[in-house]
Amino acid sequence: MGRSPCCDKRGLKKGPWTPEEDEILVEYINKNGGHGSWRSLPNLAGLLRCGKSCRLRWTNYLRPDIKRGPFTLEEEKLVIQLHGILGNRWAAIACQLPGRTDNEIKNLWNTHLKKHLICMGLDPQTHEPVTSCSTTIKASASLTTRHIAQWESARLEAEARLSRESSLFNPVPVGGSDSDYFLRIWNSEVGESFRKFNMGEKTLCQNSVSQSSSSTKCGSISPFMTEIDTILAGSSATGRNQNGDIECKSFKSYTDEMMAANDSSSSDELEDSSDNTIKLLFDFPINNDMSFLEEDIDKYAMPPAMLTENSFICPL
DNA sequence: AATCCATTCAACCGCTCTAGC
DNA sequence: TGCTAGAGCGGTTGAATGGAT
Repeated sequence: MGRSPCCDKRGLKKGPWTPEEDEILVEYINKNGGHGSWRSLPNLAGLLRCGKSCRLRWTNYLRPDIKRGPFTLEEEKLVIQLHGILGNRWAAIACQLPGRTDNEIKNLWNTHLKKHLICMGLDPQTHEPVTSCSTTIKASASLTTRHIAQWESARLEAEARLSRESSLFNPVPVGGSDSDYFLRIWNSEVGESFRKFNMGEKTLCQNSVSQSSSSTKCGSISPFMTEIDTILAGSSATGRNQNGDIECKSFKSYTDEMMAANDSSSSDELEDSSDNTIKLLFDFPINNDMSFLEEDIDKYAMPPAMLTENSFICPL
């Protein structure tokens, strides 16, 4: 038996929205102080569209806080950095770019940024340099996990360090800029908590992994990195409020949930690979010895210097 | 001027997650 | 505990557009 359709599509209109339909939708939401139930909205508003289509039109186009126009260089850099950490989790990335939608960012990535990374000799999925040994790495799942864990930890620290150093030479104007995004995160309670994890609060994370590993749908990164994603994004789950605005749970509420989960979950729920990954990551010399990164950072990080004022420099 | 091809982006589809019962 | 409906998310599609030939 097939899955039932999300709504009765008979007689419903598809395709591009007309200005009249836009007007009806906006007027309805404004008049009612929110969209309410998307499923019932089309009938109540008098639209021959399914609720899903209305939601998409509102969240991606009609919301008053949508920022139109081309992405700035700073926004593009931020998207690349966040993608390196979050992967294809467009909604989480959109959380960090006010006024930009997940759909817009996804399109930007697929049409522009992915090509730039490929052009620069980087794998757009892993952000790692494409090398001849990549086949060998693929052959070993555990090794891949190990590399990703090392890579992401190192890069996070490096981003923060580079941002900090750059801010010393280039004092940020009042209000800051997007370029010191990682510095702000690193110095915030989010970053502090991340550092705490590495200093020994392992139990919390280890248990949280067993939860997230079953819920993540990304599949391209280790369960632990899903937790890092969550920390960096400041959310354990994203959603939208009545106005369609993206909302993230605070990091505190997230850690509270993890603490609660800590009481109820058992350690044997951890898969071997996850366990090894966590162990590896906590053994990783993040706080003390990052010299390997300073020596050879170009091998690992997407060089910020390659992003010039007006364009990306393609070394090929 | 006509045709072809590549690119962009709005919109749809189908899957997953979650809250409520 | 299991089921269902609703909402959200990411992947994909296809119409529109612009540039090249």
